[in-house]
Amino acid sequence: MSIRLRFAPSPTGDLHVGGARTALFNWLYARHMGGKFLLRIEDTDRERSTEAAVQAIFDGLKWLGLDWDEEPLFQHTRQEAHCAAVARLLETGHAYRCYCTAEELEQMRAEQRAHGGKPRYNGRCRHRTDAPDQPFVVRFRTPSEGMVGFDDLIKGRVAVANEELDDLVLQRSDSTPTYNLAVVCDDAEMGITHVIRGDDHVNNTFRQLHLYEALGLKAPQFGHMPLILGEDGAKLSKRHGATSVFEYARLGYLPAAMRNHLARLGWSHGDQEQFTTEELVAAFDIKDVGASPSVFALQKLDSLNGWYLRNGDLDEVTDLFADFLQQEAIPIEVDHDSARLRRIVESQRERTATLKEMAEKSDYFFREEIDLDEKAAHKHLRPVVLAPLRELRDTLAALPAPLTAEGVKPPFEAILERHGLKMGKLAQPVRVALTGGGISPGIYDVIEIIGKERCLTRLDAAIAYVERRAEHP
RNA sequence: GGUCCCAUCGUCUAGGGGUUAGGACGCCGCCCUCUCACGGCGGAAACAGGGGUUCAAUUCCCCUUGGGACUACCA
Repeated sequence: MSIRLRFAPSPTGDLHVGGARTALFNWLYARHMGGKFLLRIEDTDRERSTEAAVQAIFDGLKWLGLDWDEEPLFQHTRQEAHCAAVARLLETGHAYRCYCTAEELEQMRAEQRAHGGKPRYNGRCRHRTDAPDQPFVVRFRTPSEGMVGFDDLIKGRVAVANEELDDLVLQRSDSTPTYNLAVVCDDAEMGITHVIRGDDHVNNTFRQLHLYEALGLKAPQFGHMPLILGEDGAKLSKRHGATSVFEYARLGYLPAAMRNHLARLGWSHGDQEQFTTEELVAAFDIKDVGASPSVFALQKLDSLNGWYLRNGDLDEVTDLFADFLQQEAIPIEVDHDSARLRRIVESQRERTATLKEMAEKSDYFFREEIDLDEKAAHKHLRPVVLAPLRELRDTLAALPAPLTAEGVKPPFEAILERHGLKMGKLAQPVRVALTGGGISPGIYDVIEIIGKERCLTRLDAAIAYVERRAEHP
């Protein structure tokens, strides 16, 4: 029988990095084993769940390249089944009605805390036989003795004494089901065989194991992944900066890089650092997932992203860059010349880590006008380069458009030779003239990409600048 | 506080009773070079501490310490 895994987020916000990794590991394991990867939207809390968040989760998964099988199950549509399960537990004595009010519970916990004990429900309504006409919740009658345990796919044997667990609420006073009950019913209904989720769920697993037992259902296998930590060592959260996968998309990270980085958090395969999706699927095994938490390091993501930028298919990266420019509404001239964009990407991807950086550093390719960086201009646009600059200007003017890197190289070198200049002596001034600053791709590429007309305009401006300097030193 | 989990360079990690403890990111140096990068070469950098077990522990066990998670009528 093929295995069935699921990702079950609650739709209360964007897909965050932690959830993305959980989804990725489930997806990888399912694909590796030739099983199914399902989606379930845990929206039993109707107050906090939103339609937009559901869409955001779908979009986030798609962005990461994680596809799912079958129709996503919306948990709120299963309420009837959940209630039936509660009724069954009530009948079999595995559950009971609790009439304690929120105030009473709060007081109960306050007292326990005051006595140094752990705040938990004390089972006050466990044995009551009356049925007052008051609101009630249904609680699970947790075994008071013995242990619950399981062999975790990642951690190994994990167990706890039953007395540490209190009687959890299965059904709220408005008769809606709570998380643990719904999860058990739905995982069973969906035929889930392996539950891979975050470490923060181990406590729930103990409770859920009891529910499986009481309901007479077969429990799946569990694997709890260590959490992702922020750079300060605490569980990754909003206060660590970007946590939503969309934020990373907006920062110019590629899905492939994010996928790779997330996969390498807690999982490894020998010394291999970069993986194609196919390699990831082939190599991934839940047995190789480590048990210790890991820090989400942006620097590593950056280097990985740079790698994918450089080594990805040029056309694909160009498309990604075009989408990025459009989404971020980078003020570029409306330019549908994809060949030119392709050249920009080709020359910039060797020197940038993100699409965002690529966009920022390509400013002078997109703008009509450029500003000369004061310091760079002062350093490189000096009277000594006036002659070669003028010569280059006239040489380019005489060349047929469009200018190409290859075509520009010989005359450029000829000018160098005539003036007895080293490459750097002219390249830097030209670079400043054309880009405004001292940093850019190779100068021939820059000339080609900027194009003849603009090169002439910018060269003229630079020449004028030098002339002014020569007149007023 | 209680319960559960975790512990190899700063970070992600490989390894595993006997190794010069390996790789990657970052950092430093050199090379390449028209700038910045890329690339290449080299370097600094780790088995938390204490007890056992053993001929031999970084590796197995225990304790300590440190870190994290959970402790809702949220999921």
